[in-house]
Amino acid sequence: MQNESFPSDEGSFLSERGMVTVNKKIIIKTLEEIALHMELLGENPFKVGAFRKAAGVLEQDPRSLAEMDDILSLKGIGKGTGAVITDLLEKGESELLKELREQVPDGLIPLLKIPGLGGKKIAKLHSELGVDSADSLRAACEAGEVSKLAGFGKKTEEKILAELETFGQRPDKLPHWQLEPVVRMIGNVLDAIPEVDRHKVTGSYRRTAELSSDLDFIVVTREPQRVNEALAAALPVIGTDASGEAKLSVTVDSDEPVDVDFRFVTKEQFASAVHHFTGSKDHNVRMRQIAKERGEKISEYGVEQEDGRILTFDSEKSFYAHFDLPFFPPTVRKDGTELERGDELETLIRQEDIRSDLHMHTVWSDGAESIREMADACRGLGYSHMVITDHSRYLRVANGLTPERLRDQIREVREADAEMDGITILCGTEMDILPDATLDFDDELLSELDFVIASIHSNFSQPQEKIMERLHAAISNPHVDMIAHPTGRIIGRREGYSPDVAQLIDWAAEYGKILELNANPYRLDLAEEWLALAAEKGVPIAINTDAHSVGQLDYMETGVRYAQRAWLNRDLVVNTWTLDRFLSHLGRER
DNA sequence: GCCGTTTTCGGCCCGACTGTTTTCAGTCG
Repeated sequence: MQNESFPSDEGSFLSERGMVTVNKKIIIKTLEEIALHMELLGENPFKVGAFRKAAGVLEQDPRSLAEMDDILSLKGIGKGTGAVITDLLEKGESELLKELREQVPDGLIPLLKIPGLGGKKIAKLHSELGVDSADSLRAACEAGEVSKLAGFGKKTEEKILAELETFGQRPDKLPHWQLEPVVRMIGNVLDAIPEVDRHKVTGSYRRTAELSSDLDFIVVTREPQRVNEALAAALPVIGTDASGEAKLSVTVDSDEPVDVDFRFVTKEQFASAVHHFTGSKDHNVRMRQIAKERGEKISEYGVEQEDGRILTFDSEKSFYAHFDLPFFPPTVRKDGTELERGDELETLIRQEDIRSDLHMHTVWSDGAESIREMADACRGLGYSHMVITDHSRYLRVANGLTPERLRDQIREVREADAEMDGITILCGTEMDILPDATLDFDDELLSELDFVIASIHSNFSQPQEKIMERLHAAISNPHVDMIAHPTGRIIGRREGYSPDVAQLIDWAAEYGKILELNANPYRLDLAEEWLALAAEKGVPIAINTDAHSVGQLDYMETGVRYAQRAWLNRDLVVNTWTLDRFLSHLGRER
């Protein structure tokens, strides 16, 4: 997960160089950097892993640095890693990292990103050839020195040179929304290969991670070689990393190059393989530990018994059941601690709990369909109610509604609602919060609506203070019910404005307002960690599609899956409420 | 480096593929 920021998290410490602010992020980054340096020195991988693990423990802990009085007694933090933390807190820097930096040139660290190069090989390049950067590595390759090293050869040298060509140009990870069309395209290709009996996308994509570094497909076939060849022929392949009986790893041409792994398995192995490659890695490690305690061994092919027999399963559900565990949806498989939260699965938000969508647009502003068409589609999804929320006049590029047009629209919504059976259509607005911290409509007009959303669409670069002034003006207005997409981010594209989200969540709790999880895969805003914080404070969350067309109403599924990642309880999600409960929460009667 | 109601030493998840090797280390997920 992208770890954007922690709730207020500062501690200031004096060092010889003056005031240094050490926060949790700095500690985590330092531990990770130490691990990288050690990796390059060829350190014991378990030692390297211990530093990474310590960083992970801190990252997982929801508390701020100031709240953690027991930081040195956390499981996973011991003498060595604890000393680094103490060092940072007392001196503002880590003595160990300083020493490591003297031994390892900074230019070596990015080389770890070159496929095929790990700590040991880079260490060798450094010690034998004096390589200390991408440039000197290129020079060494071109001079033919690399292929002369033991353990290296001609092919390795060529591969490194080829990788250096595009070095640093490719993004590490791609957003879920950008991978979605690639997943669909590959699914179609697999459907068309006769030797493929079944397939499924797994990996972090299946877990609805915001960003994924690659795509993983599990393919059931009795003829892996044929499928391997058919895939290589049908896909726009721009590079092949591995190709065998069990797997195919290729880079596929799309907007951005996408790395795709295919694993070929039998139908008996399918459930185990799907579970294994869905991960997360830590979830799998935890599962394997559980298996080991019982004398069993989990692999991607099944569960090996003490007598060597391999058990296979017809579904992930029966796989979990074998270990006396309930089915954990992919979205909650994270650091392994989820396995202790099985009793919360019962109330975890699910798609079938959703009975409304509270944020959508029509042709009245910048949507593609009419009020009745949207209503018809929502009814088709089985919803009991919905809200039409077109833009307000400030947003001219979106054909925002003037007060007069909004009053016309209210009449039309009421008419459509009276005409249509099986769904209740409510009147709302997505009103702009203007740059000067005023609202786009007056209170009198707002009081005529059933549901009022307020959101920011302009002047993102204002200082946080001003952004918070705007948000406060909206959230404290008694007519405003919900703040939409609270940070304005577009994943992988723009950060959005920078509100103090923790403060916003406190205000929502104080004024009894709803915060939105915008289900649009570009946004997924609120982000996971904030959803968890909001839930902790009892702030109701709405999962809304913000649909601008009928098709986009399907974003709800992505939104729900993302909400699962934050373990949202269905009762906190206002879309699961009945119309009566919803209206009574808003203090409105109809 | 971290951990521990069988353990303070000896584990630490497991397997595929590649390239460089004559049986395996390194990398990757």
